[in-house]
Amino acid sequence: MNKESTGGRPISAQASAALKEAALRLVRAKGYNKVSIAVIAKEAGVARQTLYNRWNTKADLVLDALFEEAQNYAAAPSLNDTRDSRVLLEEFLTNVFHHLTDNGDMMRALIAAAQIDRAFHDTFYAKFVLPRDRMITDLLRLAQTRGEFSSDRNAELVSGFIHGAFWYRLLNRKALNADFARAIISEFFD
Amino acid sequence: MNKESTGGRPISAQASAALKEAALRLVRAKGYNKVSIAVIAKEAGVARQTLYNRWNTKADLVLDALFEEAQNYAAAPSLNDTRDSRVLLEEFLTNVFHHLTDNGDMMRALIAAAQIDRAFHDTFYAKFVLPRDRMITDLLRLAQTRGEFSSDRNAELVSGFIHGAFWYRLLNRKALNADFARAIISEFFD
Amino acid sequence: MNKESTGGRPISAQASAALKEAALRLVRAKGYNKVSIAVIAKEAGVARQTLYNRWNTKADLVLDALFEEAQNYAAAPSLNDTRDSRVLLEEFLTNVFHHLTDNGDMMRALIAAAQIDRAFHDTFYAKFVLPRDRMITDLLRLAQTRGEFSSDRNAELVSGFIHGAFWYRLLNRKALNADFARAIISEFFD
Amino acid sequence: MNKESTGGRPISAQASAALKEAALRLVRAKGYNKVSIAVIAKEAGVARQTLYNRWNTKADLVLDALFEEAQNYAAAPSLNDTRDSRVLLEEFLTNVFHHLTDNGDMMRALIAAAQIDRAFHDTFYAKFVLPRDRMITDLLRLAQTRGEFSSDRNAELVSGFIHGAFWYRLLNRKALNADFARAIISEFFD
DNA sequence: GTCTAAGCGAGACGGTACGTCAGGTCTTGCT
DNA sequence: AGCAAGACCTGACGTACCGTCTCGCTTAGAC
Repeated sequence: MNKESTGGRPISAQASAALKEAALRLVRAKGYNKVSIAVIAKEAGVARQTLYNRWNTKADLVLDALFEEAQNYAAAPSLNDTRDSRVLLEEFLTNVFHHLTDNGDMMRALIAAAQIDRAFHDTFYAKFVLPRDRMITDLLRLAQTRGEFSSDRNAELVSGFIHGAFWYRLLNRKALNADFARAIISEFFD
Repeated sequence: MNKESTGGRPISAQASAALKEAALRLVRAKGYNKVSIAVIAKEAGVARQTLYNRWNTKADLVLDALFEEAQNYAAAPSLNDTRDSRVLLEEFLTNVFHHLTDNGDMMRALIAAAQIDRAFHDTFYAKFVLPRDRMITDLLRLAQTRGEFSSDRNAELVSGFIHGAFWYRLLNRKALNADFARAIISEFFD
Repeated sequence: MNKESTGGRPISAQASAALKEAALRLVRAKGYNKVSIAVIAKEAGVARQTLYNRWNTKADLVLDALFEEAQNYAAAPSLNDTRDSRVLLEEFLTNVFHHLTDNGDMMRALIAAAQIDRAFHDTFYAKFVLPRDRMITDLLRLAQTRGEFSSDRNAELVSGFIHGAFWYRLLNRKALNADFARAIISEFFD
Repeated sequence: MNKESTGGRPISAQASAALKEAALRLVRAKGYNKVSIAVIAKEAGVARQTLYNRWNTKADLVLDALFEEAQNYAAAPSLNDTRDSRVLLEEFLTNVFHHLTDNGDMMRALIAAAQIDRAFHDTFYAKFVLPRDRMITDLLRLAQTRGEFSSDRNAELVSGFIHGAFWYRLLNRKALNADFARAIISEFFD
């Protein structure tokens, strides 16, 4: 259901793109909370008000930028892949861990922002957390149909356990590496 | 090595207590980030500088206050308790979940603060996270000596999994209740 | 000299009228500087740019609107009126004071705008102040030909004194009433 | 009646002085409404909030600065001066006109600000307009006791007329010179 | 008993960032 | 070519905190 446009200047896709690009670049360079909204706008060569026209907070902008960037990655494991589920999960986790290692500060900042701002929490959960949670749930269910993961287990619950496992390490600034991915596999794939 | 006192007015224990009390009360009433340092000081009837004399940040103060309050609870499961380890762990988790249910916003705020401020992260981890992590590690090791938990398992790792499980739910604002405690037990025991 | 029309959509007289009407109404209702250009345009159901096509500033628009409205009043004293000049002037001043009492805020705002914006000052002076100044000058000169006002006096100067007298009261938010009109008469008609 | 100080860092006279000096200098150099609060504060080397601690608006600050500066002038005509009242008034008006010629833009801006902001109007009237009005009223009353000004005249009213006369010229950007001072004298004396 | 060092309440100070608002300019499609 | 709609840039505004500082006062051990 599109908004019925009855005229008016169209919003500038260029401005949005410049803002997202600047936001990610600055946040990666200086750290999330060392970057102000004003600086992002100035760096993007865009008026501050234009930023407020699209996003309510810095977190909204960064989440949006990160989300868009993530679209370019083959994020979800393919459910048509015939390799063993353990392999698929390990591959997926390894990918995620690479991403988290590169963007750890940003992810921690976004999770922090979600704790502070209820409205942002809801967006963050719906757009970021839940979809990723579902990817593992779906993978586990696939594994169950294949007989590689016990049908007695609650896939949703286990997906939460898996996410919790690496969130806990992320938030406590512990390394997320291939070893840990394997540890998770051998814990939950009995 | 004590600081050599060569005179001067002693610090007021009353001021510290009033600050901690006010901090917890206000944070519980209005939410962590709706309370400013200035308001806590004013509510405690104390000068702002007096607060800075003791703590560097609001998070430090609140952590300290919360930590002190927690001392009054029998936090750690007794290792002399002869009941089944499953029961001990379930009891412990249920206690923790009660506490988290009452102080969820504050705990989320502290975890958020730890993501934003590296110095606070270190204090928070050392004074809060690690000790609690150890309680479960120790309990699991006890269970191993009793033969109630497989000696092949890495107690430290599993403790991290358990904490991750409820951190993930805490941070995503899901309920933490007795059912979830039991789900954890049956996931990780056997 | 009419603008040579080379085709295109004609100017909408309706839009201009709606803008003037909305401007006066809103300024009277909410006060001059509580009303923005955007609000006037929206209230008139007109695009903001359309307003800019005709007037440069809010002050220009309001002045124009006020000026037009004033056309409907028999503003200047008739020079064919055979009554005593004192009576004519008193009647004129009383009329002016009524108008100023009703539109005091707007007039003060216009005078203020003229102090702030040089270009507006010139328009305001030429279209509003000077014509009204001349009305009294002319009246005084008539009185001189009739022998009701000393021919030695400088009519232009005295007109300035008279206007100054009520501007000073207007700008200092003092009442402008019939008593004051009489006081002026007896001061300057010796 | 001093404010009862109950402790706290004393306000910095230096900061206030720097702000007033910067305000007058910038306003004289660039014009009242081309100077923002932020620029004044920056030019004074003072935090913006410090300015807000003392004055509510730019107009308040500038009025204060101008008022203070005026203290250094022998503003009011001495009532012990035995010269003819006409001479005293002429001298006073000439002084005022010099001041207004130098600070015309600022004075027009302050009068404009008083029309826009009711709170500022009251301050401006009480601290600036009324005292100056009284100076002439007092002078006229002195002239009455000396028999140099008819006792039948209402000194207060005439003072208003005199002020109105030069306000009107000031606000319409006409020259205020010695000739006009003399014209006023000869209008209202005898 | 003075001296001295430090804690304390109070509150001003220099800063940074925020979100809002108004004014003017532009771009689009419609009339 | 005027118009409605509305996004855009600019720049000022007032507020909220932050952490530091400067007072005058008080506390209590040292001399």
